Amino acid sequence: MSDDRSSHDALTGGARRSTFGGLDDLDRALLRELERDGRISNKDLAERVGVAPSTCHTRVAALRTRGVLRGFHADVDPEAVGRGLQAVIAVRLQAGARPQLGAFAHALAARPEVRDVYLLGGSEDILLHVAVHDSRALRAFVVEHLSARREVAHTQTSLVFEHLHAPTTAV
Amino acid sequence: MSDDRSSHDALTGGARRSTFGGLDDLDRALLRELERDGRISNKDLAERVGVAPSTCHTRVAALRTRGVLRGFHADVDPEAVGRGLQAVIAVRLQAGARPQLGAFAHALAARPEVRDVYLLGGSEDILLHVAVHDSRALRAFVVEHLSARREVAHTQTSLVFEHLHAPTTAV
DNA sequence: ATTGAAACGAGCACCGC
DNA sequence: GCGGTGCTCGTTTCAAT
Repeated sequence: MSDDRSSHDALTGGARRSTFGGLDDLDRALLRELERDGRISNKDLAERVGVAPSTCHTRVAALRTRGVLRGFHADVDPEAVGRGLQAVIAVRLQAGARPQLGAFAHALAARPEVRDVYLLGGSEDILLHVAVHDSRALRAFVVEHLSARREVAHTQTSLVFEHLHAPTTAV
Repeated sequence: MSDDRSSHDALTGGARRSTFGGLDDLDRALLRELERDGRISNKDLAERVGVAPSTCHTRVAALRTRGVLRGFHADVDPEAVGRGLQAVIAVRLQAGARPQLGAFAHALAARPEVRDVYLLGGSEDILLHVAVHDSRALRAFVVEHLSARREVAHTQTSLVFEHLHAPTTAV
């Protein structure tokens, strides 16, 4: 019964238990499919990984409870919503401003232009990934929210020509 | 009827048409909710934005067709799947290797450690965001897939202490 | 373009294994 | 812990506004 589709299968009856952190092959298969399509129905998901819908439902709920599955999010084309220009900005803080790094980073993350904030160890303190309407908006952001702040010692902006995003593959 | 929850409402009967690229207030409300919770049911989504389920369904389908909504993806905790160490790596290529930049970048994106590949304009050519098991795995990745390649002129690795991700807010 | 009703299909909980 | 069964609820289509 059922049809082998992409990868998976050989789960039912195959080797099971945890290769890492209490995740077995079935858990990993579920995560893989849900990263590929976060809106797949429970029935289709069960079919894809080769278990009963009830089992699938229980497992996914458990992954959520354990915090392995943090949530599901729509992927929106930045260009379609008027944010066709992307950039990464490396930010170095004044030595004395390090204690406020956390608060500063969270404030930046709350801005609509900001997509990612990386808190770094190394020569730079923060790396920002931003999406804006045009170069004028990019300059405005850097000037108003970075250069103008006393905590900021230095910034370096690079345009993003292309951004490839890949799922978190389990070990 | 219904309960005002977070923001929105005042859509039904309010001002409509496109503020940007053919997206009206209803479209933006839908995108906002779907970025917050990509697995919300159509019924609940309709209730949140204040329209009938059938209308909601039509609009979301249209956003998909137009390419505004690119997909839905599960958010998996990297630490829970054995990738608790994150880093960003700036890569500069040899001048002569630029024509192969695209192919090289796509090959990197296919590796399980790699979460994001940014193709940059500026002093560096590529910025990588990787998630690995430990520092040994990080070093192995850099040595085997970056330093060892003839196209690569220089790399600079910084550890990521914290990563904040925010939705793409429409203009 | 939005809606409500109607048919279809999926989600969810219970029970047996 | 996993899988089958059945009731309930959501999704999706379509005629009408």
